[in-house]
Amino acid sequence: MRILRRAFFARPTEVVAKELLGKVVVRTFEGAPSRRARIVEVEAYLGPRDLASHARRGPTPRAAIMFGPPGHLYVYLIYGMYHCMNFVTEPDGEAGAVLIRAAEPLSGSDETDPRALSGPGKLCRALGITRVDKGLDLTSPSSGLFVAEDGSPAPPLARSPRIGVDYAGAWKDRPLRFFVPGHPSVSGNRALRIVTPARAVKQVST
DNA sequence: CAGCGGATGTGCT
DNA sequence: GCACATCCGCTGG
Repeated sequence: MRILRRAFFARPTEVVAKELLGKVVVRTFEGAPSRRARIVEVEAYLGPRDLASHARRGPTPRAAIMFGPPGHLYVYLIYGMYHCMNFVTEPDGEAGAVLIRAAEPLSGSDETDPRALSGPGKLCRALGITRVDKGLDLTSPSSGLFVAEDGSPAPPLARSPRIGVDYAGAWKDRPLRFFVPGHPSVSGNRALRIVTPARAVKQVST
């Protein structure tokens, strides 16, 4: 496994988002086994012009980290009970971040349910990510969270509008969500997953 | 199984 | 005071 360096994140947010699909998130703990998960769904959030992005109001106390150096973790609380984790992108001084929405469990616990990490809130809960982790350096393995590539081929990629940003005017329709089509760990219901024209495979029902 | 609404607290108006 | 980059349990068909 090769840890992603800062140069990986210091690029256009949309490019980073696409290339994060298939990469492995590694969460380490003191005195407990680490947890690994393969990213299968992300969303790109751009700078101040993106009306769906927390950067739209400029570097407020909450979102200032999006304007800082790339390769750091942006975490926020949503609906009072869930956390969302983002990787900061773009060069220092430019805002951008990639929301990690879903991942496939690889190891670290008895967790084998492919839907255990199928959503941004569930993912943070399973990996133990909260606001105290906001700002940690993803390129430093000792900080508790990093991203790696393991040599597996790039997975198939589909795109769609982002989830839950209907307030964002014309930006709500921009196809800035990227996911592995048909993967069982992708979030949302069946209808959401059939965004691609690819023929829907009949679901196995009991 | 699809659809709806409650939980819960922070940030911005 | 309300909106919010969510999730899950309850309802009805």
